[in-house]
Amino acid sequence: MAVDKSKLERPSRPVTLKDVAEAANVSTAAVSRVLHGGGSSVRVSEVRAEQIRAVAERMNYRVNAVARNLRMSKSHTIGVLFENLKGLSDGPLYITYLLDGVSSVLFKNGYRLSVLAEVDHDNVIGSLGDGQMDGVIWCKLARDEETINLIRKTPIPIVALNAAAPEPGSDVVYVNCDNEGGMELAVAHLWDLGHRNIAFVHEWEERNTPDCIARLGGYEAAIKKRGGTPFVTESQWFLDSVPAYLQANNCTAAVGWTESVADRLLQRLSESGIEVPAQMSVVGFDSTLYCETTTPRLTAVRQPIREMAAFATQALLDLISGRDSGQFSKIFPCTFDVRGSTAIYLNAEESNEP
Amino acid sequence: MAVDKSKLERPSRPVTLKDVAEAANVSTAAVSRVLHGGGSSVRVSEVRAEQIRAVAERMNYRVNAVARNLRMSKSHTIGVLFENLKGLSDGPLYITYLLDGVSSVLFKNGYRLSVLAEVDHDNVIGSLGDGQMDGVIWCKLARDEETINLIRKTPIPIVALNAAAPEPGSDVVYVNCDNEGGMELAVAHLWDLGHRNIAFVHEWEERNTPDCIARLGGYEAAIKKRGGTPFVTESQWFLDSVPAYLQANNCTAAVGWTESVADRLLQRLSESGIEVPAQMSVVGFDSTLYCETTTPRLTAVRQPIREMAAFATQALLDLISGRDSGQFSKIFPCTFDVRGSTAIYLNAEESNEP
DNA sequence: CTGAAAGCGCTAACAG
DNA sequence: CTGTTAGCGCTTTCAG
Repeated sequence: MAVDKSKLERPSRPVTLKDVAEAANVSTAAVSRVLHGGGSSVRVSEVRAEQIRAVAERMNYRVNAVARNLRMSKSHTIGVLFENLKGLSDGPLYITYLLDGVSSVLFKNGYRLSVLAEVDHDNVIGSLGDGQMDGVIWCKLARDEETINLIRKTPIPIVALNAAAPEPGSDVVYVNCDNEGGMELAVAHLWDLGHRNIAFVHEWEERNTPDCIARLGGYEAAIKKRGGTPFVTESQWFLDSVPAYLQANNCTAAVGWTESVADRLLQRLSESGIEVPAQMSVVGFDSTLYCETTTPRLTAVRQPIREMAAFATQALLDLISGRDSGQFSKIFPCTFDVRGSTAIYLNAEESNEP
Repeated sequence: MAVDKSKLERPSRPVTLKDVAEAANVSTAAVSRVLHGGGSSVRVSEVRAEQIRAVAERMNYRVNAVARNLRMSKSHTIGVLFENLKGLSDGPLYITYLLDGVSSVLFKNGYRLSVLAEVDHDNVIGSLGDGQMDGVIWCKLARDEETINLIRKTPIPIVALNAAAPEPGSDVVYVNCDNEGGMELAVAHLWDLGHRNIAFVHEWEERNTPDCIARLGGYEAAIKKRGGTPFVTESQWFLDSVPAYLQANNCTAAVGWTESVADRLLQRLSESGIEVPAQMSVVGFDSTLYCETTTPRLTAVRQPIREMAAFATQALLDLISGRDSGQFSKIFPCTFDVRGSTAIYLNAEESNEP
């Protein structure tokens, strides 16, 4: 007699708790209690428990997590949300470092990680309340009116990473690096090398990014504190126009708001025949492995992305489990990595004033 | 009269389909049909439909995806499984490229991505059948007895990426690069530069990795085809012993089974005072951005990870939706990127025989 | 065109 | 100690 092989290998209907209960001649409550513990008031004797375990094992029973999640209103999953990603590997390594930090605390706590990338605002609205996540780490969260309202309606806790400081009174936890302090390090480094006309370079499209705004502010403060003049590029087509802009303003150094902007600046400068660091010093921000790949290697402000992500994740888990002590926000200090893209300003005059 | 503010901002109980139905004085069936479409036989007039939509909008209704998933036995989520990750950013950029490829096809199909990293075999067993994923991309899947049995019992389709070729007759879809062809490229490159004693370097712990086995095989075939002698390091502590091993065997070139192994070899050679590429040529495998960060920059075989991942994802979605035409497996050809770690063997004698 | 009702698989009161 | 039962929120068959 031929055995139905397909049935043996991939049972069409997964075996349920009820199947096990019937096979073991007990109630589903007993099986649930024995196999999954839980706070049920049901007690089961050790003999029966062992029988149940044996039957479940023999039947190859696996709990259906979706049913359990529905019943318990808990998914043991957190989301990591990027609204604008545009290709994980095309840009710098921010994402990689971040996921590493998140994973490091998530998995050892039995949680799962759902990656939400390239989602637009409407998608976000649907996603956050759909019960599939217990909390979200929202990267680069902007603070526009629309987002604020969205957050207010969100039923799950949110931790903002690399975002604008939350509204006073908001209960969003907020983890970031000290962008202002980082820019102070960058300007201090260049100033000490003799540079006086130092530009800030950013992309027009990203001018409203929280981090970009904060870094620009930090840059301006650092320059003004030293009695210098801020130079800020605003052209939408900075890629081509910036070298000319820098020369027109006698700038001898530039700070990019990210390492990838700084790298592209390096390339434009090279095309324009401007040598780095001999004629122009360039500084970036983030200081991942990516800075080792540029020519020359990029001097950059380092933000401890991995540690920030790990901290944010732990804070989120604390929030989820109700340990809401009210203040989890944290600002991480930046450090500074000197590589090959900055040098002393040799032709430095003692004064740049006219 | 004071308004209960907390209730307005974060309704303790999310509004359900039933709430909407009651508010609109219709059945839940009608609401479900209007709001989510679906194959229900229920028809609703356009007037009523508009009313329902208005009420749902006013009440800020969001579907509970968990309940829907349970009902429909479908999660619109796929998993990406790494059994051994050990820190995303410590190693090469394989993961980043892979996630990029997966995301690129996943999100535009309305699917979600669940990342399962650092999970052990027991965890995997529980995860795959728990209803939270419709399919899995299993990276570096090994072909041991235990895994084969696990796969046989798995209720969801699996696509193996960078894995050993599946058992003949198995219905696991399999996507990989042409490891053998890649090693042929590496050996050909070195042979053409005059190298005759070329070693294969790998880590003892990873000797059973499918890709490692395949690459070793490809290396041996390429060497023997040219009448050369294979040299294979097997020491568990290759990091320190390999430079001596290479010298003892008069090797003038080495191929690492991954770019990170090749990089570490570069460092050991440097410590041993052996210059690359003047005295020793080194080739790696993968050829991501990482190869630009080594000193010198690493010549490497390139596997098109992003494309492979995108293909694997599309194949998985096809399998899930039942378009199981039987053969989705594919082998991607490798290419070769020459960088600074390989050079002509200047002292080449015409024969290395004693 | 519309509503009532039966579950998806699981957990936890509650009653014995 | 053990079983019965009422849902979690949703979809869909079935009867009107």
